[in-house]
Parts: sequence; structure tokens; C-alpha cells
Amino acid sequence: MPPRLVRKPPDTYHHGDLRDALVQAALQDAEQGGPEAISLKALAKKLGVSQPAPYRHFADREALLEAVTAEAFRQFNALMRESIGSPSKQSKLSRFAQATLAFGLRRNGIYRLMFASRTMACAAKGSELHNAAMESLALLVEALEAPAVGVLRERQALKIWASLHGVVMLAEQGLLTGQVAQTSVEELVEDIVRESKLALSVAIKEAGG
Amino acid sequence: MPPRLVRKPPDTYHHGDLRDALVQAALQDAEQGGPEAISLKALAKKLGVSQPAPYRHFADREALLEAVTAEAFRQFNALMRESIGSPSKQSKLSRFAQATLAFGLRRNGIYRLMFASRTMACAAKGSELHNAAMESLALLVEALEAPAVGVLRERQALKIWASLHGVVMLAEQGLLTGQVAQTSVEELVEDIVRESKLALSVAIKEAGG
DNA sequence: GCCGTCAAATTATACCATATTACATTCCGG
DNA sequence: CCGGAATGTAATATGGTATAATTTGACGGC
Repeated sequence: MPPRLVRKPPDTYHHGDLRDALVQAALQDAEQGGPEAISLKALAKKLGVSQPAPYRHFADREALLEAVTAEAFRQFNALMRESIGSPSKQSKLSRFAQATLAFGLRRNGIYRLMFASRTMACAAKGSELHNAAMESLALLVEALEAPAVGVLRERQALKIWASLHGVVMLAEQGLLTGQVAQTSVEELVEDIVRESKLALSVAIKEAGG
Repeated sequence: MPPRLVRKPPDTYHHGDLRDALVQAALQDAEQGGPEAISLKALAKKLGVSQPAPYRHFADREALLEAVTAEAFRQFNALMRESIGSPSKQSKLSRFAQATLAFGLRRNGIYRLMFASRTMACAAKGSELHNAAMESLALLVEALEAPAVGVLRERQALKIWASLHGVVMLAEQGLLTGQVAQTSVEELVEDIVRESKLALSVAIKEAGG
């Protein structure tokens, strides 16, 4: 038998990098069915290892979910960085918002993992997961490119963040029907962006005066 | 043995109204732990019936969740009706918003059931569940008490709806930290309400001109 | 080059929850 | 008071999480 390389030669006893493989495969499973679609047993089978093998790398299912969610945030953040980085006619905020919406609708299972699961709610404040989530918010603050600074700016970012989040969830639940007939979700998001800019300019004026 | 009354005399073979009892008990269990805290087995045990008994009333777990979620919406709607109905110094919209926030934070497990679960996402358009959810939205439209009519008004309602939803979820996930230090979540919601009124007045002016 | 050590998987197993099937009991109308 | 529908029970299959004891393979010191 030939000597093993650094990573997964298909037919060895040791997998090579089971931990990472688990996270990636779980992410794939979650894409459609959300958190509940992630099964340790199914993952083990898919990767060709025994059921208990994953427990070498994750204490329990929840630990795996945490790692998967963190990875999801990293992918999301990479997308957002790209969105607000590439030159465009539209504002950074608009691009950020539309990219978030697209991500939330296209990869909805993963989105739910990130923003609507107990996993996130239980994440400790200094955890890898919490930090990744905070970076998302930081990217939004960056995308604001508003003249406001400090609290005012962060506050506005939070409001947009919440709005976007709500739109994605409601759209996914079919609670936007009747409206979508008239105006697309994308337009609704654009509306939110416009509204936010208006509100911020007023707030700045008030703060200055 | 004395003849049975209409509902649950403690020691009869038949429960009396198992269906309703299941829904109520499930609602109780979901209050803290959300959807995943609802277990048919545990419910059966709590109500003193055998495990398969619930299946007489619900095809499967998902069907129970649907019924529970619908009941949750009814309770939510009753609360909102009360909130916007009772006289107050604050605007109807503000009261609706604050009541929603309070509900979302205090009964968060149930809130997740209503707005962040696959159950809702799978609810058919004409279902009891979907209708109950649409009524919530209708109540918000009513709370708007804005001069705008038709699409403009509904659109604004949707935006507030989404914002509120997002704030509740983010607050629950501890993603508002750093802001909450400066301003409470309630103030953030008040801010959203103010901002919405401002945006709506501008929109009306534009539509009129 | 051999050997102990350790990490990574394995087999086997316990436990819990969902769901189905077949059977028993009660209620109620004729 | 009898028979069927409604309601529950017992027994069981299936699938997922998790733990224990054991085996495999890689690596480093001698």
C-alpha cells in the first residue's frame, strides 16, 4: 500500500481531514433543508465512515452545527466583501442589501442556520461564531458609507440589518404575497435602502442642529 | 362509575379533548425551547395517555406543529387587537410595535415557531395557519392609521413588519450588544416607528405631487 | 529498522423519539 | 342491548444521538 499523502487518499483507514469534510457536507445538506437536515449518521454514511467517527471531531451534534454556522458566516462575509468591493453604479449599501437578499433566498437553509436557529442564540459572546456574525455587521456598517459616525451610524446599520433580515424571512414564508404581485422583493429592499438613507440624513441634520 | 361530563373527568378511558390539550401543552413546551422542544412522546406522557394517542388527532408531528402555530397566531392576534384597541397617549403603531417586541422577547420560543420555523414556510396559502398569519399583518395595517391607502399603506406595513421581525431575532441572538448598552431595544423600535412615519409622509407627498 | 504511544476510526451497543400496525375499550344511536 | 365509530393501548419497526471498548495506522525516539 502506498504511503498516505497529507490529505484524503480515497482508501485509507484514516480519512485525512474528516472534520473539514463534515462541515462542508453538512453545509451542503443544510442548503435545502436547514439545520434539521443535518444528521450525523447521514453525514458519516455519505463520507464513507462509521457513525461514531464524527464524534472524534465534534463533541455532539450542536458542536457540529456551530462549526457549520461559523463556516456559513465566513462564506457570507466573503460574498458581501466582494459585493461592496466591486465597482458599480449602485451604492455600496444597495449592493450589500441585494446581495444579502439573494443569499437569503437562494441559500435559505443556510440562512436559517445563521439567523433563525437556536445555535446562534446559544453562541457565547467571544466565540468564533459570534465573532463571524459581528463581522457581517461590521461589513454593513462599512457599506453604509454615510457621513455619520459612531453610534448614529451603527444604529442605522442595525435598523437596515433588521429590515433585511425580516424581508428575507417573510418572503421565504410566503407572507409577502399580494405585494410581490405589485412589486418585487428586490424593489422592496431598494425601498428600504432609500428610506434608510433619508432617515439618516434627517438624523444627522437633527444631531448637528 | 358516574357518567362522563363534556370534558376530561380525570379518570376516564377517553381523555375528553385530547386534541386541544395537546395543542395547549405543546404551546407551553415551546415557550422556552421553541419548536424542537415539542415532543409527541413527552406530551403524551404529560397528559397521561399512551404515546400513539396523539396520532389519533394529528397525522404526524408536523401536523401538530401546524396546529400549535396557528393557535399561537390567534393568541398573538388577540394581544395585538387589545394593544391597538386600548386608549393610550402613544400611537397605535407604536403600541403595536412595542407589543410585538415584548411578545417576541418574552415568549421567544413561540415567536420562533411563528416566524422562524419550517412549519410556516411550508404552510399552504389558504391554510388556517396562513390565514392567521395574514390577519396579523392586517392588524398592523390597521395600526398604521396613516392617511395613505392601498398599496402604499400595505407596503409600509410590510417594511415595519420586517423591521420588527428582524429586531426581535437579532436581539434574541445577542447581535445587538454594544448598542443595547447605549440604547434599549425598545428605543430602537421606537426609532423604527418614527422613521417609518417620516418615510410614509414623504412617500405620500411624492405620490401627490 | 523496531517499538511504544497516540490519534483516528471501528464494532457493538444503549437509549430516545417518531411513526405504524393490530388490538381493546368506551360511547352512543338504533 | 347491540353494533359500529371514535378513541386509546400494546407491540414494534425505524432512524438518530451518543458512549464504551477495541483496532488500526502514523510518527518519533532509540
